[in-house]
Amino acid sequence: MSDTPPPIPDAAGRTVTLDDVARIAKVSAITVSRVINRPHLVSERTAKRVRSAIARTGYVPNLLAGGLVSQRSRLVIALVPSVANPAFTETMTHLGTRLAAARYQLLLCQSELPHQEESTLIDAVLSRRPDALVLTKPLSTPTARQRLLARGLPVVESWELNADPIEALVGFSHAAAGAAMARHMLDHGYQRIGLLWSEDQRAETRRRACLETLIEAGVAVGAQAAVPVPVGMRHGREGLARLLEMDPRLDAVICSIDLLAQGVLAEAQARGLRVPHDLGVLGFGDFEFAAHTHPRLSTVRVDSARIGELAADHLLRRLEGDKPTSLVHDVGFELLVREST
Amino acid sequence: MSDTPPPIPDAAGRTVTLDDVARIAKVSAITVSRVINRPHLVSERTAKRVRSAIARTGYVPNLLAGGLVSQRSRLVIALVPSVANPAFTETMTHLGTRLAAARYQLLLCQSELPHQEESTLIDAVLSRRPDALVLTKPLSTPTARQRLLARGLPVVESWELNADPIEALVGFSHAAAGAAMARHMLDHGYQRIGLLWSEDQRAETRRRACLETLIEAGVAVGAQAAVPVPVGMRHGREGLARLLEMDPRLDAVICSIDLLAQGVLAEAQARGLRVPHDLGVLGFGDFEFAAHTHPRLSTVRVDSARIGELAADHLLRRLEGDKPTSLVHDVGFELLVREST
DNA sequence: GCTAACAATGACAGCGCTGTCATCGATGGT
DNA sequence: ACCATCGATGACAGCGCTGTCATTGTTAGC
Repeated sequence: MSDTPPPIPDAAGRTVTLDDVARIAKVSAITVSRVINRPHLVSERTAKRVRSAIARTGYVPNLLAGGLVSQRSRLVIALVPSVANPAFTETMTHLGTRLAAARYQLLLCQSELPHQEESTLIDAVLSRRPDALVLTKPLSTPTARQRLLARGLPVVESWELNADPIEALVGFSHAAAGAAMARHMLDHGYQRIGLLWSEDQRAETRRRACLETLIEAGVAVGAQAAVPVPVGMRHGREGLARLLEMDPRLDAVICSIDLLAQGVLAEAQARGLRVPHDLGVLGFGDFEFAAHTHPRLSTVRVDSARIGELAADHLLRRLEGDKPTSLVHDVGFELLVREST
Repeated sequence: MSDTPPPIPDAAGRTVTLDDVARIAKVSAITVSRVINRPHLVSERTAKRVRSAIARTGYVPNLLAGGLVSQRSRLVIALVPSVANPAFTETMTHLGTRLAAARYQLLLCQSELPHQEESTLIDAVLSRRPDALVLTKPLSTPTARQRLLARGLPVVESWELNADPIEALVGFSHAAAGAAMARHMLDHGYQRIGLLWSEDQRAETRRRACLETLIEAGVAVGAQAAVPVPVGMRHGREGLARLLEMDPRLDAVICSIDLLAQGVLAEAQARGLRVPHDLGVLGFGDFEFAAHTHPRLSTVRVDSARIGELAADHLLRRLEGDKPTSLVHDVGFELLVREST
């Protein structure tokens, strides 16, 4: 029956407000606000008094109230599929660091929780009134896109160069990457190539381009296998087993992601296949481990950090008041030839 | 006055407010609020009208305003060192899912950004007025602890059972884990054990317990090496090289974390050392890959998901109004014997 | 000495929402 | 028929802060 939840327990009475600080510092509330937000407008003498009052009371500003009136929450929300995915780590770190320097706070929202619909998620995110949004993959729901567009919220979509951006795009061409991967294998003279691929949109784009390039060159694609997301090393091992069953004479495997390639490496080793002599292996992503497997993994490197920095730069420009420019920034990629091909 | 056509949503660029919806649905603002937050208080007939008005206008509630007056933001913030760390993935997923079911939103805050001081971070987090906090490691700054205590905010510290919790603790004993790791190696008859350890507080706790147990048993600890955080597979490879330099006759290596163990596996392989015959390897964490390396990695498994669930349960109880009980929940750990020892 | 310009501070309103209490019929027990 | 109860709805105030404009010294310029 008690559907009115009791207010959050308030250990020592009321929480300290701006007015409390003002009273103690013997200034008006607005002056305290200025000390915090625009200190250059306040004399050093007054500011010192105010800061000491803040310290004494342990005052922590209420950004709900501040954001409500100023229409700026100083909050940027980034949607990541899950914290599991190491691909976005660098992006988020650099994004967060750069935003923090401009007094914006980056909070991450996991977008791939079970029972969570995309448009519901977006509404939940928007209800916090963030000043900007960073997406690590494009929105699939039209209504969700609509909402963002309608709100005119600064948005960066990243890790992809899709056709129809909401506003800004920082990423690279997955098709080009897929083709480059194929070309690399062709250059190395592989003849019967297997494709091990994870079932996600972007990987699929790379796969298609890769396959096309291979076929154009007249090289046999001996076998293909798809694995479900989220992918793990396990899928790599199982995947190679499946591929080899389909075509025991495979001389190379191209993987949609390093995690799979790592699994392939392990399975190859378990079967006594020597990489790259018996089997070439190519990954994608250049995760930390890729440079330290045995043999070291050839892969495609994407400048994850740079994506974060460019996203931050764009957002900060927008937040300074610049018009929504339709920036499309291709950070490219780099094929790292190591020991597995 | 009754025949004015419904206003076009948001024609003037103003964002839609509760009042706009109320006007269109011909009810009072508070009724719209109730439809959203306590629908059981509203008749189905009215609710339907209101929901259609919400849909027509694309209204998204402003939680800044709502939170300001109700003193509940329905926001839970979790501090994670960085999204890089896969250890917390499961915890966060389960935590987030459970909180979402109770209409709380989980946002993640990276706590290990450069130039970010702990107490500053805590203040930034608190300024959002979250309803609760989840920490993945204990606060080191006394002032930061103070702030939380003073505010009476529901807090769960996790992944550890430290002596002096702020409120609730969900984790396991790192000392016990370290000792168990040592005992496992002793049981397997290893004689000259190397320790490869990352420089973080918890790993250090495990190392000490591990070392003590080894020494008590009179087993030689041939060599020890520390690696900086954040650790990667690279440190595992380099680490084994260093250990072997110190003591070429090492017959086993205990690692503070699976990532290192994986690197050790690779380096061992590169040097033609057979695992576990020539060298036993033990990891910690049971990351996804651990079960799929070659050979499969023996390690210590922690129920990451359960930590998240227990944390959610505690918070939810607290948010329902329960008194701050000083819960300490030990989720334990499990030594997984696979092929590397 | 007088005005203009500026620096420093304050008063006030109101952001968008919900807690609280009030109101008004409908229902049911006696 | 009468009161108590309950379900459905609304009026109003105010959460804590900042945008805006007003006010008060203070200094520079002539």
